[in-house]
Amino acid sequence: MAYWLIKSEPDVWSFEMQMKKGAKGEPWTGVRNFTARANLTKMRKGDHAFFYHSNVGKEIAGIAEIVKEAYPDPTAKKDEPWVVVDMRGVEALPKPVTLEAIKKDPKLKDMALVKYSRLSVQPVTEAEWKLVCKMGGVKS
DNA sequence: GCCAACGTTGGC
DNA sequence: GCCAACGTTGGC
Repeated sequence: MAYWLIKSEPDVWSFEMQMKKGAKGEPWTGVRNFTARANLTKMRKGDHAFFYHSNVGKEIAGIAEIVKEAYPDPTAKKDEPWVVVDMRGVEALPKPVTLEAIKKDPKLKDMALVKYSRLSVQPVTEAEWKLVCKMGGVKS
């Protein structure tokens, strides 16, 4: 299983809204960046992703799961190459992990979230995943 | 609201 | 194919 991190402004699409969509999930639309798109296409059904709230909150709010692999983005214009995956909310972190906390931890300073702060779909290593889960009060 | 970082576009 | 200009993102 691979791990990812996806970013959303909670004013536009929050983790709470994601959870309300239930098990069927919801297309993750609006990615308009080639690096992010490349990551989207690498996602496999069952992979997990951190749901990060950018701008407002600046924290990892929960965990999502890919329920459908990449297919053409229905919100893209004709002939544009963008794709989406379907994502469902799995669980909220009992203790959301803030960007500040991630920056403070030397083991997390290489996270893409810190180094490539503008990338909206990023890979997460297994070590990073486990540590952030621990910090967030998630057991697994 | 500012600004740094960085991706994209377009002129040459 | 380089690079300047421009637009967007996102932290502060």
